[in-house]
Amino acid sequence: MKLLLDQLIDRARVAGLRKTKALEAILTCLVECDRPMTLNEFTQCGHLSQKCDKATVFRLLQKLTDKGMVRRLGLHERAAYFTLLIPGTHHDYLICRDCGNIEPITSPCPVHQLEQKIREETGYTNLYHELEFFGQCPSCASTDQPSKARD
Amino acid sequence: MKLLLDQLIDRARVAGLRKTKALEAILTCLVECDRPMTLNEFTQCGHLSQKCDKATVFRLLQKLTDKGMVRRLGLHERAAYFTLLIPGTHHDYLICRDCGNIEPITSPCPVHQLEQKIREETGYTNLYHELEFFGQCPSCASTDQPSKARD
DNA sequence: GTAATTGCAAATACTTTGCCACGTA
DNA sequence: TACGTGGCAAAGTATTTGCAATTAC
Repeated sequence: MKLLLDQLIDRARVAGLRKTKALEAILTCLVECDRPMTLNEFTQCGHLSQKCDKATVFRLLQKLTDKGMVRRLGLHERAAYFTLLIPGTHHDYLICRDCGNIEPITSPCPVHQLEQKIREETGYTNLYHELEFFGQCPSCASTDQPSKARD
Repeated sequence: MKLLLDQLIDRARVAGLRKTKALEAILTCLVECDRPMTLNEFTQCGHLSQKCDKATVFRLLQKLTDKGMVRRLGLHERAAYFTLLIPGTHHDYLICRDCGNIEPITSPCPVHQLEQKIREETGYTNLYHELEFFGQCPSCASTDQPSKARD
């Protein structure tokens, strides 16, 4: 993973960012955690806590998002989620609506064909998609009142 | 559409809500606008403005979401979006990241099979998904600096 | 009559910005 | 040295709640 971190720092530098402690810390955090996290979660991550102000983390995430190295996700929480964007990689997510657990889906994403079709039919460019499944995880279902079952 | 509105009021009443002016107004708004809207947009809609407080609209949307009549969407804006949820109907969306335009996708959604697979493999229950495509609409692309092209 | 609903105002949560000190190139 | 970056604090925006008055049933 050391290699990946170095690559990311290079990409950031090429994109015009300076190599600072905060940048290294946040990229390390992104690589090690490898799941969408909120701004708050980032600032509490060991690599960042007590080292970087929340505003700094926010501005870095913003810059990295602008440069296409990070993607900002809306996952139904009030807070926005950010995750590392690695070329050639794509993740969809499965989210428990009770405990908020987020897990990446490993199955191949069936949407790319539709994405291509939309590109052709609508003329939209620079397309990407975001796909999330929401439900109740087995653990939350088991602690649930039997009567609460819905749908 | 009158019929649909009446059905919705019925569903709400069966779900335990009282038939109030605010409820009728918000359901009318949901039916007529027929696209995901933010809380702010709702309160500015003619059916609701100067008739319902924002808190009322918020609480009603919350109740309707609980009852499964409305779905709350995270569409990358800071504000949450709400849209009517009609059984047997499902919409994915195409969103311009520049002007924010939201259009429902008419093509059949290719995700249901994967949804079933996830249900079986993970044990998650009450699954549903949210699929959004983000890109730049032709109109925004044409007013863009040629140099701004990315990706 | 009773309990849900509403409006208003205030509290909370998350995000974003201003400003000056600091560190990188 | 020059300019991007960082920390701190304050402002901005969206959401959520408390409470008394009102309304539906």
